[in-house]
Amino acid sequence: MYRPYHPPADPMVVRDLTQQQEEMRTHVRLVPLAAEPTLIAGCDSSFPTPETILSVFVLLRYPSLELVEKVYHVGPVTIPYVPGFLAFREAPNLLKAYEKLQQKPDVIMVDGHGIAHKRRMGIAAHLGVLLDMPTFGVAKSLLTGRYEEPAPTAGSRSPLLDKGELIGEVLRTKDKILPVFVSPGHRCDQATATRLAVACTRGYKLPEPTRLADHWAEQFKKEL
DNA sequence: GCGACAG
DNA sequence: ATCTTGTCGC
Repeated sequence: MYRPYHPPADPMVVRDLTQQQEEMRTHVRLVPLAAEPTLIAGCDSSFPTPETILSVFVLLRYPSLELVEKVYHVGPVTIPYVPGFLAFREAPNLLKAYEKLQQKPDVIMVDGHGIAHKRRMGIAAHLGVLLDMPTFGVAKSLLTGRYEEPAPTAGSRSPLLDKGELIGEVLRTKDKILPVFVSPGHRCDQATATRLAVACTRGYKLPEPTRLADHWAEQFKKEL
């Protein structure tokens, strides 16, 4: 069986980006939301071509989850994907899309990990610090940490631990379907992240904000 | 030294 | 992420 192979990343670049993450890490605040959200956003990026990135932001009413806005921005890909540094590749373009929203959300659900990262700076935390907005991440696969398989029924969850530290929760959003990984990003705590992820689930593996952002990314890609 | 590795 | 056909289960 083939295993994904990641091309060697430039040591100089990695050292610089790592320092940037360490600095940003000092700004992260894991606290509950000031108030129950009224608007929640979801975002996602796709790559129409290897050198083009298309980022989407969807805005949904909470807790009804009705779509109220959808925007996107297309830009150039600047750096290759390197595990642990995803934010440096996608955040710049995501910010451009975010600026196009007419209304701003109370909290943002990001596709990827929050603090469930080696240096606790996954893309959700990274975006949260840049925007100084409450964020949390919902990822489809593991990056860092260990966990016990949650029960096969929807709603089951189990802690995601790294060095004995709680960095996220593995949540089964749908019966017998692979779970998602939920972790706080910035200005959000684990309880809130998991609670919102559950409240945004509508019978699909992915919570609505992320699922719709994914869906619209596909639609917008065709409009090009 | 040998794996693991979000999107 | 992206490519890409069929196939299993409800």
